[in-house]
Amino acid sequence: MRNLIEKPVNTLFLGTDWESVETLKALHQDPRFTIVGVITTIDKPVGRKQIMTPSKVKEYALHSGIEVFHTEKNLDRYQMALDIFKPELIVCKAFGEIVPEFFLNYPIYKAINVHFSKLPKYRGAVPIQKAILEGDKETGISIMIMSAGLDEGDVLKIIKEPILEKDTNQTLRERLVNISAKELGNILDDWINEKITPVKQDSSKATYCWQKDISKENAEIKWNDMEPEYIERLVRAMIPWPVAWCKLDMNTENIYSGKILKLFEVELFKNTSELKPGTLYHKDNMLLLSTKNKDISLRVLQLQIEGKNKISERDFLNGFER
RNA sequence: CGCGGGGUAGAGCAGUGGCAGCUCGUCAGGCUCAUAACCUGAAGGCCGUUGGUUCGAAUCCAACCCCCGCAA
Repeated sequence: MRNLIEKPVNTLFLGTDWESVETLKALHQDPRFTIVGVITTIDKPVGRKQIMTPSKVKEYALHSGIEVFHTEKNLDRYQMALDIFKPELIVCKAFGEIVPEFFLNYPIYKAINVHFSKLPKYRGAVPIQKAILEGDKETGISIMIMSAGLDEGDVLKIIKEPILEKDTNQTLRERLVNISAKELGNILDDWINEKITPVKQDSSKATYCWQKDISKENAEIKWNDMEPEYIERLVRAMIPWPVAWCKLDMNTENIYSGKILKLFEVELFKNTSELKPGTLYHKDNMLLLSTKNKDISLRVLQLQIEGKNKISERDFLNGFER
C-alpha cells in the first residue's frame, strides 16, 4: 500500500490540445500526484496568418510552473526525458506521437493512456467521430496501459457513456473529457495500490479508426450516395472540424449558386420533395435540403456559406429569396 | 504581396450614377384562451476608411483597414 497523499507519485504527462489540458489540470490539482514535467509538441504555425503558437498544454504548463520538454519524435530525446524527470508514472492524453517502447516501460507504474472508446472497439485516432458516424448508442472511456501497438494495451477500467441523439463530436468529447478528468485520479490511485487487475483486450474483436477518416475530403456530402440518416450523423461527427459540407448547385438562380455550404446543425424532417438531392428550399419558415430519399429532407438549423459568417436558419431565411 | 468572396439599421440580405430599401428583431399600442401567430404605428444608417471622377456616388476609379471561405 502507498498513501499517495503522504507520498505523491512523480508523474510525467504527455499531451497537446485542450482536452489534454483538462486531464493535466485534474492531476496537477490532485495532491496525490506531482507533475514533474510535461512532454508536448513544438510550437506550430496556426491560422491564416501562420503565427507560431505553443500547444495548449505548453501554455498551461508554463503558466503553472511545470517544466516543458519536446521530444520531437527523437529517440535520444525520449531517453533524455527519462533521465531528467525519472517518472514513476506516465499519463498520456491525445499526444499524437508514436512513443517508443523503452520509454513506456520505464516507470514502475507504467504509462497510462486515456482513450475515448470501449476498447477494443475503435482503436486509433478518432474514436468519438467514428462512434457517432456508425450511429452507436453508447461509447466510453478506456483507461489503459500503453504498449507498443496501437491502443492494444491491457485495460484498467472502462467507463460507459451514452451517445445522445443531438451529440456532436464536440459535445460528447467535452462530456468524456470532464468525466475522465474527474475519475482518472481515483483510478490511478487504485491501480498503484494494486486494487485493479489489468484485463487483456480481445484483439479478435478490435476495430480501428484513422485520422484520415476525418478529413475535409471525407466531410463532403455526396447527395446521391448518402442516406439522410447518415448525413445527419456526418454533420454531428464533423463538429468542430472539418464540418460537413457540399457545393451548392450551379443551376439555381440565387447568389448562393456554386458556393460551398457548411452544415453545423441539421435534423431529419419528414417532407416529400421531388427536388434533386442536395437542393436548398424553404417551407413554412424552415430551411430544408432535399435528399435521395424523397420522403425525408434535412432541416438546416446552423449553416455557413462560403465567404460569409456562420448563421442560423432564421437569419438565412431573412435574406433568402426575398 | 498564395487564390477567392464580402463590409448598407441590432441580425440576415436587396440596391451598378438621381430622395436609403426588404425580412426578422427592438419599442409603443391593438387583437387573441394562447403564440416564433396576426393588425396598427415608431425608433434605429457617416452605405468599412481615405482620396479621386461627376451637377450629382452605396453605386465608377485608386489606396488602405477589417471579416469569411479555400489553400498551407
